[in-house]
Amino acid sequence: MTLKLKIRTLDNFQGSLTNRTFLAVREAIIELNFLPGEIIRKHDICNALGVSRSPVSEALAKLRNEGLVEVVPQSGTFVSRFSLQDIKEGAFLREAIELACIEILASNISEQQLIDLNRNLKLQKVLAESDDYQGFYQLDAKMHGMIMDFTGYKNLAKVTKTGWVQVDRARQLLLPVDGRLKKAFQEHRSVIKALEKNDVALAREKMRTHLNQLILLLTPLEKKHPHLFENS
Amino acid sequence: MTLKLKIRTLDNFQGSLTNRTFLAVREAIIELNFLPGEIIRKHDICNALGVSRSPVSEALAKLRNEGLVEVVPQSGTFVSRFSLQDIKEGAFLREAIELACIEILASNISEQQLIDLNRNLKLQKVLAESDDYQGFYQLDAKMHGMIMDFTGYKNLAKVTKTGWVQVDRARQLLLPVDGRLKKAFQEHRSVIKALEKNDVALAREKMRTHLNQLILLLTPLEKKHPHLFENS
DNA sequence: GTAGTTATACTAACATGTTAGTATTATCTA
DNA sequence: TAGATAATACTAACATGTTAGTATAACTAC
Repeated sequence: MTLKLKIRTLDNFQGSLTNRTFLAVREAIIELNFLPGEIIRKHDICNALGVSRSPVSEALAKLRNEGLVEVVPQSGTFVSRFSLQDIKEGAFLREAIELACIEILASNISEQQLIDLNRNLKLQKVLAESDDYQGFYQLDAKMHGMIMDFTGYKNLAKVTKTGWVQVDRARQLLLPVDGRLKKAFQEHRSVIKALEKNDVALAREKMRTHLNQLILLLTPLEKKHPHLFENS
Repeated sequence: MTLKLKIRTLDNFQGSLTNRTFLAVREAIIELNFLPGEIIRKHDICNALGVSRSPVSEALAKLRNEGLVEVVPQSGTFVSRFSLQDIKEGAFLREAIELACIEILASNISEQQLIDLNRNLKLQKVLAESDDYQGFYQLDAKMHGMIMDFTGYKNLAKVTKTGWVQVDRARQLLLPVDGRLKKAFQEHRSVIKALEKNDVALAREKMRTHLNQLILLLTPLEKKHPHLFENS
């Protein structure tokens, strides 16, 4: 079974069989081990993970909610193709929510929260300088999660993540570019600095340019990998 | 079976059994036919709707995603209690997204789109004057949906709805107050007028005050119905 | 060879049987 | 009577059997 190479076993994940199956398949999709357009055979997943169809079905239903798979009734379940529109939408959603969060935080943020953000930034700097993409993006996600959690709203991070997953998946296609992480780090720092100065307008602007940079990188992917995108 | 009075039969809904079950139970929860804190017995739902446990389980899983039910493993599924924090978060989310949409639309909105919005407003006026709460809120939801759809982003309305459902459910507890709909209508009109004038800042402000009005109405509910809220 | 048809193999959706964990109640003990 | 314990009745989670719809491939008619 070559499938077993594509997907990590359940013991790497937490929770119910359904949840672990969900996480395993999700990871495989985001890491492009299942390619966009590819069919997902429940039967194969069952064999690879050693579970029955119930948890697999429920996991795929959740993935459908996230837009990572498309299910055709009585026919099959397929990995969603990329859609530049969906990617932009994911970025737009995150921007909208995060700008609103920053607006709240600018007048409310605590000393400790600023310390936490700055500590994250320091770590980012280190990983950016050693070109550790994996680690850097984990810190990136953590930082954005912090900004949202600091507002006290518990579900914002989850909502944002649902849209952002399309961006995360597309980002896997990007080739390493010299100095990109350092630039991203500097953009992050600008946002936090503006936040420290309670300068909402500046924070907005910095955040916007940061996300625009990302979209700029992702846009050419559609021409480079047309078979992975919709309508092609 | 007294349950059958609480929930509408499947022939009122569209799609697969799972989807129809989902919609039927969802409606019953939002209309408070199932009260917050109440247990939902799968077996009873099966009997009331005439389906097996599979579609009911999947429907409840979806409702769990929306935060309308809480499932305790190996124990039971319960209707979520109200949480003022969640309600505020739903409003915050909608505000954040809609403000970002307005920002886009202020420079992009088409003549036809403005016509559609104004037509909706006219209908709102009529229903507000005849105190048709049900109809008014449908138009309200439609209007907000329009604003989001006009941006071309397809999933924003769905995302917003997921948080807003908590607001919708809490709104059922509000008693009719003389002139409330007319006031809401005027607030809506102010937003659209600002949009017509491409005045983003004004539209932001009007939108914010509109949602604040709603929160002001909803906040006292926690003291009035403590058993329906969390931690009480 | 091609258009139309039928047969087959596949799938998701649905039904139902089984297992394991939780809460409640009844029973027992001090 | 109060507290601990065991038995019972529930539940979600999971496994597996069945049904109905879809796509593909084989076959037929022209």
